[in-house]
Amino acid sequence: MRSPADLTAAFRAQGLKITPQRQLLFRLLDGNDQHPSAEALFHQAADEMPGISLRTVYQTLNDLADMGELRQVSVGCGPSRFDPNTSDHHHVICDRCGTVRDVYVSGADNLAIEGLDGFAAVTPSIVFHGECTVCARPEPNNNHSPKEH
Amino acid sequence: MRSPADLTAAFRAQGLKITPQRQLLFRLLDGNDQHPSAEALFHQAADEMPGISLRTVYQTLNDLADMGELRQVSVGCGPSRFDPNTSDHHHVICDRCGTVRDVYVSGADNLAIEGLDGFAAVTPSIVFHGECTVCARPEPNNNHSPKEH
DNA sequence: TGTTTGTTCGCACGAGTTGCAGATTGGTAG
DNA sequence: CTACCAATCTGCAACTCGTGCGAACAAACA
Ligand SMILES: [Mn+2]
Ligand SMILES: [Mn+2]
Ligand SMILES: [Zn+2]
Ligand SMILES: [Zn+2]
Repeated sequence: MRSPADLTAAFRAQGLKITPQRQLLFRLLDGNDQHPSAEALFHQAADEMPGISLRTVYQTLNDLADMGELRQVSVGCGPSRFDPNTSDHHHVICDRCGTVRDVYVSGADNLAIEGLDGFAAVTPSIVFHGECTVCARPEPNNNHSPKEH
Repeated sequence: MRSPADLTAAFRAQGLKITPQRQLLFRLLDGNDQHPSAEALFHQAADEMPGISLRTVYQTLNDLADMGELRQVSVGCGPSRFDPNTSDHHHVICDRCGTVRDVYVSGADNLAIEGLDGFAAVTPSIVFHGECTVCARPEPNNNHSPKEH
């Protein structure tokens, strides 16, 4: 995703308006590596702008995704995550707490892939499922509540 | 997934009952490489057993998945698909019509993966997104209706 | 045939997301 | 600065996919 300033210019260039809601979301997403859900972002936004609507957050996220500024990451269960990092990368998710982190995979060229015949414009999306350090602790006071599930 | 006969034995061994509904679903899933959704399977089942409930289909699919006889495949959008093929494999999906096919990936050992540090018991799940031959046709009478979306 | 569970089914509910429409406001022209 | 219009925001209904619940039902077994 580009900087809030660049996004502002890009939105204006398309005849789209710059609203306080959009500016706030641009700022909250700028450099955000948390892979927040729409709901999570909504809560953050509501802290600074109490009247903002969840609907507006969804709307803006969809707009940004349509413009290619944001990637929507489906993690298998629970809500979609949104990712301002549009570089070629993949993800690990902790199936207990829902934490998502970036994973960079290289050397995929010398991979033998069988079964893609007949499909065009294929792009892979890899999600590693596992447990993060916090959640993987055997038994002790693991009062780490699942933030999402 | 094991054969309907073997599943029948396995269910009995666990004190579970063998109902006509379960037998029908065992049969419809046996060797099925279509990656059907619960709904799709329900329609097939309803052809042979008009009174069967969608709830029962979900229930049975979950039971089989819990027993490790079935894999539940999340394809990013739309309903989960169910897969009696429990071998180590991945999937391509046509983003237009929803067709899912098996993909076998080998040589993943000499892959450089960065970012998994701190995560345990990680297993990758790869979904290739693209367009199947039927849907990729440029313009002509592509009256191929999206079966799912 | 009767008893005991596990199962089925219909329906209500829940999560996540989108459609809709009236109220609101940014951008701009006068 | 004011007026206007189109884009936007917001709240709510609706929608999709899936699950919880409880009454009716039926396998398994004595
Ligand atoms: Mn990412
Ligand atoms: Mn498969
Ligand atoms: Zn965790
Ligand atoms: Zn297709």
